[in-house]
Amino acid sequence: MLKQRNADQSRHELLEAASKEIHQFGFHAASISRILENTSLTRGALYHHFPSKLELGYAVIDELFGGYLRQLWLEPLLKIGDPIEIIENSLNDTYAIHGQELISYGCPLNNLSQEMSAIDEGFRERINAQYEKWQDALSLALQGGQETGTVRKDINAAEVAIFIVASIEGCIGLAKNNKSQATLDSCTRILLDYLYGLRVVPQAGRS
Amino acid sequence: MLKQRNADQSRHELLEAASKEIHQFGFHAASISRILENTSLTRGALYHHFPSKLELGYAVIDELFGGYLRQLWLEPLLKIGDPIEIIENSLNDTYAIHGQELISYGCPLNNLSQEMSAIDEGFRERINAQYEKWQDALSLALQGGQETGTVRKDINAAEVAIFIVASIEGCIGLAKNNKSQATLDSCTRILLDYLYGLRVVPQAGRS
DNA sequence: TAACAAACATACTGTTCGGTATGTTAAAAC
DNA sequence: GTTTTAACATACCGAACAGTATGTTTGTTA
Repeated sequence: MLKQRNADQSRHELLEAASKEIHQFGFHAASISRILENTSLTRGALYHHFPSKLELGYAVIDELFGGYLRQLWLEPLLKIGDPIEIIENSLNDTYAIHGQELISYGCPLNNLSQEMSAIDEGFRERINAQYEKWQDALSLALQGGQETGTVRKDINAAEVAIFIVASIEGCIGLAKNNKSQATLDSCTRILLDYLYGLRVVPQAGRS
Repeated sequence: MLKQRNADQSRHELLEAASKEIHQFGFHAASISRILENTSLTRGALYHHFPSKLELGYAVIDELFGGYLRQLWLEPLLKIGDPIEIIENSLNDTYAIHGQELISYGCPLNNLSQEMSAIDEGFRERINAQYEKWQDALSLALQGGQETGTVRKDINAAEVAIFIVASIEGCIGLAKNNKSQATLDSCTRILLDYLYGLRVVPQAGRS
């Protein structure tokens, strides 16, 4: 009676604990024993649900990190509206929800990317898949803005999308390394200035 | 006769091997044994020159990574001239000299930052010191450009400097994760567009 | 309700790793 | 030229770690 079993819930509990551990310590420094300490489960359960630490890490990327991305960026970017405004809102939402974690531990995706993508092809492919979803969503939204007339038509949406992702990750990375909200704010302010510059300039003297 | 001793050279040989190992595998995955295999020296030598793996990593940042930064960015930025042009040249030089390594293994500073700065204060401080040198040099150069009239005066040089560093690191990070020269080129192209936008706009109709 | 399989728990193993203890050799100091 | 010390070399150690073998319990199915 004390212990009822639920495989899905157990799996999710393991994933959540692994996600936090990996986000805080990175993949190599993440300890299976410590993950289990933050869980009501044991070693047997973990290796019942995941064949290895590597596969556990893969699942964290696909299911959890991918979920954050979808909720905070992909879905908003699918809505109709000014893409620049949507991006600004997603940035604000991201910082509002995860700001403190981002400054303390960085972006989970970027952390793993820099640590793992050069030494494990599985990590690289999965992280890259998330980045490409992000870039594609941004690119499509910007193209939409170009068609509806809110975004300048002389920019390459796909390349700008890459740059936006790069800048966001760069800003968060610097802020983490400086443990500084001010760094994040400054960097984001300039990024927003850049984004505003992507808008169509109002035609002076016409109307 | 076969083996003559030179402490400085031995130390440098260890640092170089450690630098490559850490750049490729990250700090945690870097193996002392493997470092020594790429050296004519042995375990005793390494622990004679460095008290621990941690201190070895610190020295790599301070002496080697810091040296790359000084040579490629700090010194050029001290010269007189259009700062935007200097930045563009430094970017080109960086890619020309280290392009393939950057795409394969990423930026050594950013790699370590994302992997280590959240879990080791010593790493964070040393990496941050390098970033601040970089940002300060950019900021000062931009301010110089503002005074000599090549850079817009309505921008905050310090904040733009942060953004530039963030964008560069972001571009390299994405390129590494995508194993793609094209990604690096696209991202850099947009960054350059942004930099060109920092120049004073020529006064139309006057002269 | 018996049989079976999924969902765990527990105890253990093999390996890798950073670090150390100790021995040895070359170079400098006197 | 003897002494001393810096500069290594070699062999080894304890700990931490991912992973496994095996046992046990719960739920399901026939």
